[in-house]
Amino acid sequence: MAKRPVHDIEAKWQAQWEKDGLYQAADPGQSNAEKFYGLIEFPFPSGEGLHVGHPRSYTAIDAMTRKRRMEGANVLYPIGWDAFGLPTENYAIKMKVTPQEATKKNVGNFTRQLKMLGLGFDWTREVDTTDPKYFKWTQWQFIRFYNSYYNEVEGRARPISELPPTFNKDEYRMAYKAASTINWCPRCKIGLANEEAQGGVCERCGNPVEKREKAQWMIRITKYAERLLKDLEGVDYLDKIKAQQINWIGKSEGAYVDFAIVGAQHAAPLQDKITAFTTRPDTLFGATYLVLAPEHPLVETWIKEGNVKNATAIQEYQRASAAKTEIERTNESKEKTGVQLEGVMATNPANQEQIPVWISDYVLANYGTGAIMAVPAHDERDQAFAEVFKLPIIEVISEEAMVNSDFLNGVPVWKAKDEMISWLEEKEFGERATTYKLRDWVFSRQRYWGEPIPIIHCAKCGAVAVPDDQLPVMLPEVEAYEPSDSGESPLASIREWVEVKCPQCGGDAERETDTMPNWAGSSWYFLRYCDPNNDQELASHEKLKYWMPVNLYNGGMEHTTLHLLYSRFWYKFLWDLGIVPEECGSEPYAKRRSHGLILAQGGEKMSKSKGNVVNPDDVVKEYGADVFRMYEMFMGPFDQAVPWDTNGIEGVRKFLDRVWNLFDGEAANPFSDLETVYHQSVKKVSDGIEFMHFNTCVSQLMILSNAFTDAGGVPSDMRRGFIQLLAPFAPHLAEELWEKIGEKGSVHKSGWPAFDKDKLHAATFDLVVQVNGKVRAKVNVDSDISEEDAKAKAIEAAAKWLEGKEPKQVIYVKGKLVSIVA
RNA sequence: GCCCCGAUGGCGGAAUGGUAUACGCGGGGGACUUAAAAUCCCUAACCCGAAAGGGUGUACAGGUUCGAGUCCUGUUCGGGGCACCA
Repeated sequence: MAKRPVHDIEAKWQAQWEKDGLYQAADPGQSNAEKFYGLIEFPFPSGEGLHVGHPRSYTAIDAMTRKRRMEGANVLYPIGWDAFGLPTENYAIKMKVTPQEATKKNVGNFTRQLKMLGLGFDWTREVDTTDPKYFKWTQWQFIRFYNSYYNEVEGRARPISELPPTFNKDEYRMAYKAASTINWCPRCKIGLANEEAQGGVCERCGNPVEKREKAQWMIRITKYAERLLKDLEGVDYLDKIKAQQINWIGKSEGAYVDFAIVGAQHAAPLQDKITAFTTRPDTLFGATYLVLAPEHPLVETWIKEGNVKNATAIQEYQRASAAKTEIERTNESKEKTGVQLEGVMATNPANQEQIPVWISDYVLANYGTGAIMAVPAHDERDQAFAEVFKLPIIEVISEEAMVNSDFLNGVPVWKAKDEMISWLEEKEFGERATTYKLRDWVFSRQRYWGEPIPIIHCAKCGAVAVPDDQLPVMLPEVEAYEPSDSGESPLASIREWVEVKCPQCGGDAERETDTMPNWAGSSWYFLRYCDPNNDQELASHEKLKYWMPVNLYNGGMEHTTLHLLYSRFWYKFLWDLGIVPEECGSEPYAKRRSHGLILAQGGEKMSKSKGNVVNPDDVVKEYGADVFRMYEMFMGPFDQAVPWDTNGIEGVRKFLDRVWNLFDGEAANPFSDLETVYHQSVKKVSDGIEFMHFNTCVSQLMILSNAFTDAGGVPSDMRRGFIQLLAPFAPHLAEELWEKIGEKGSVHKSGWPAFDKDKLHAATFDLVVQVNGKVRAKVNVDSDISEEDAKAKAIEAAAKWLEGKEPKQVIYVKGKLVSIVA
């Protein structure tokens, strides 16, 4: 038998497919077929090249879209490059080339690698976030954020021009610049969003982050918190992905409670009050002190007014906590520290008790109101704090408990949460409140390799958006783009780029020098795929209406929190403004799945430092793309992490070799059992692709192939179907075999095989006989046996275990078993 | 601490509440070969038994059911996410 000419076949068909434009999606109007939009997270084209993890997702969605295409759907399966970002900048610095050159080189390499895998991408729709034709629209959209506000009444974003003139526009813009404490990575020399500094360390390099005050561009994603939460109900995401989104948004329901304040210099209560947020207003009777975040603005006020007696100690504590990094604050979390604001007392509205006020860094300034009522009897943290500083602990007791107790004189009663909120509102001591952990999105980066934020600062006019007809704002070509210690963007030092005329008044002005985060370009790329070459709009309504929403989106778990949240938000914003048409719906992705990691042999993570990285180039060189693809599908359940196994890929190679050989020999004569396996296989592979059980699809193809081998060949009426079943997984081999059996056209547009329901079961089967739950016998019977006959045969076969007794109960499961209770 | 997911042979894993371990890897045995590789065939959960057969078995303890890997309750271990969020 001839050896399978793997590489010749693959090269031949890849060229043919490209020539025929086989995988090009038809625009609306050109096709009457149903559309299917399959999406994979577009890769960041790193200098390392493709990782074996990338194709796991690409191959899976390729299999699914291939099946759809074979079924006649108009499939959109696009590819592009999320090419801005820090690693390219670092790579470029190392290689002494520009980021533009580095990107071009890396994209070239990725393109070669992806093409060698024979993935059915529509390459005519390729997008690149660093292409001015693309980022022009990213900038354009930023200007929409800048020129919009959130209309609370309508519950959606509207153009800022609709804001009543009595409002100060700058306070309502969806994109705004504000001084904020940012996470600063001293190694990367970059400001990070909270999301990128989780656990107090830089996401990129693992260095502890410091806090810095800096004016940053922010986007008001918090306005969408409720919608981002609620709309999860209408989409099909993996449960754990929904859970991550819900967690991150972090909704808490409770109340704001106001505490009146008395200070050292004032006998009468101060004007100021402290508002605390609590999810447990029912424990208000047990609040024995208040705690403010060290940064709470009232602390400053009271120091100035002389209302606190120990200003020096307070200021020292404030300085100490400001100097701590996030990680230090977290690590020391067990030991509570703080300082009392001596001279200041608050009134507990529930019982008019005077309670002390403290500052402590266990209270966060940027959540809730930056102040809490401490109930040490019912909160672990408050308890720890109270124990350190010997503060009173009062337990709040429920009415139910009161009934059975005899020492309750004077002990406060626990009201139900809702009852308590109503009481607070009635007495005007507070109000119902909802808070979210989600913060506004820090959108500024002090880096070169990102989209310049299209704003011009004019001394006279303030911040002015770059007019649409002057977009894109290009990155200047420079020699040095290394970040500086000053925290300024490298763009700031390029004076000829920075200095411009104000688009409004024509006076001297300066460009904004911050660039956008990576998340920007990836927040809307799926829209651009619908209409990638449009130079009038980011995408036409007609095309968006046709293609959106994405039917299936797949990517790694590492992007199911941030990227998913940002892009859902971004999409909703565009939808609010009508840039994305109403008909597309409020969510961009109808269905989201994620694949598991591919680990190194032995179960460790692949990493360069461990030297256990498998390079797709080597695998394809040795085995070819079909084996590589099929092995990745066979390794294990799609959503689980699985280790690479060199022996495992050999098994798949042998399998495809056997398939190849099957078509070298004679056609076999069909017989009943073979037909059964065939029809079962059609069903199992069809269902398996739908439910993303790709590993069992491959198993079933092996079972079918083994059956054909045993039969001595593939019966002629099963040849087409068998090749069609193979096509989504081994597209090159399938195409070659398709040609070999004399079929015209591509197998990938040839239809999808159907199974015959009547042929899913063999003529006879082994009827299982259980006695008292144990399998005692098997009787081969006709498939169409009647219930009565089956029971009779079963009882006969079970005679030995029944010992002449009459069965108490006989249960019949059609096609499976008879269960006898003796 | 909170949330999510998982635990099945030597290994990756399969199994709409109905024959546990399909398929693949690795192992053992054999064929072909001077030999090896490649390829092909056979074998294989564990215990008792020569065999027929019987018993045990899906992390652990219970429960529901004629019947549980699957459903319920509790526990242990592992993975992931969040975490001083009041």
